[in-house]
Amino acid sequence: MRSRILDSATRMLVDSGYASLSMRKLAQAIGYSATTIYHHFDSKDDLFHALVEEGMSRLSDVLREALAACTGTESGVRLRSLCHAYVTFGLQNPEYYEVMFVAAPPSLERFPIDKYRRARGNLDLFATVLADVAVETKHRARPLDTRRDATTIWAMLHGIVSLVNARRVDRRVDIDGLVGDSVARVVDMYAPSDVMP
Amino acid sequence: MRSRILDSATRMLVDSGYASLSMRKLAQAIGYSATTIYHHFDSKDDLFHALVEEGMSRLSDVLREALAACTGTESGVRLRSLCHAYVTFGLQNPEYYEVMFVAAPPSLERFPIDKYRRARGNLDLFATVLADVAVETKHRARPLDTRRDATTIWAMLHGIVSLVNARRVDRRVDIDGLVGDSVARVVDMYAPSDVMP
DNA sequence: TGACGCACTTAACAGTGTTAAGTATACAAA
DNA sequence: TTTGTATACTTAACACTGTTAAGTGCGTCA
Repeated sequence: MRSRILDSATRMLVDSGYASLSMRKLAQAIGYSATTIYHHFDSKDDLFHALVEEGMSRLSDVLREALAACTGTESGVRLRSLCHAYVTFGLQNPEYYEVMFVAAPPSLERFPIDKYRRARGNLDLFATVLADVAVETKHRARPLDTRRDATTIWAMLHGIVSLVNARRVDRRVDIDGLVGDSVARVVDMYAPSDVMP
Repeated sequence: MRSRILDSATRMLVDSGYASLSMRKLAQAIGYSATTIYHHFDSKDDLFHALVEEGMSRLSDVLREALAACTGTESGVRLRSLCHAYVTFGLQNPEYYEVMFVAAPPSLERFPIDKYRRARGNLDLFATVLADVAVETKHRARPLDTRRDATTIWAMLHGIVSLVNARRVDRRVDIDGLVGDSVARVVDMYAPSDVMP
């Protein structure tokens, strides 16, 4: 039952965004009364967290796949692959992305950390690759504090994704060009390749 | 009257965020009925836009001040000053920042461009300094397309501000260090100084 | 048979954005 | 001075929202 609710919630989320996901509509979609949901989830926030977790899991799959596709290559290539996969996921799943990284339900002062092991795991993927970069490159701006540097990269990628998704980018700027250039520059920042566009 | 509504709305926004800014509470705060507001603003979205414009104006002041404080210095310093001012504004005015750059009222498909001249003006400040950087530096990664590059920088700064404000950053990462390092790296990306921490 | 617990329901509360319809006041034209 | 009209504001309501208190069956176990 819990999973039936979650399935339906996911579908409604992807279809029309979190803003228009109401408990009553969700209940109607699964053919039960609204109150029933409250026997399986404490609140809408609780459901929100479940959706975040689901999204983190999907992102994790995507990132691991991207890494698997280039095992054995030099660290700079792997970093680029990771960044590219992250941005692609964010742009292709705007509703999930919103729930995972931009929506901030008013009731949550701070995110429950123990629930976010998967989120930290995703960040660790970046940190791990960055550690390799730190070893393999001698550039003056190579990573030093991998956790912080991973967060910095994440922030930059997040900036691009969220601005594009929120349609805040000036019309005259080509989106694909912007995204490609941004990712290239972020990667180049820590793992400079000899040729840069 | 319109300005009295806006003043009160601003106060409520800063006090408790946009999420808990309701037309009824706003009306009560100024001592009128809720319907009155609808005679001065078409909808809550309309009021939202007015708040965005106010925020953009404040940001514009901050950015111009930051630039004025370092006229005559080399372009890299000016770029750093601009970035620092932007991030500081975002972190010190989280409610305004949310309305300006992260909140996305469901009704707005795309932002009304003509209303956002001030927003574009702020981006132009970055583009102008970047044009100077392009002239003054010979680094391989110097700015090329200043509008796109300005957007890239903006996206990266926005990523940091929005993640920090949304409290998404891992507790173990020092926020001040993260912010400082991120800004330094963004600046260094386009206008490398010889010494980098 | 009786008691208990589980899954689910209806009805309601307090709040939201928004609008239709009505009132009272001010000011211009007759 | 009286009338007409526009303006500023009101009340009452609609259709929603998340959430909860109380109640209804149902199956299982003593």
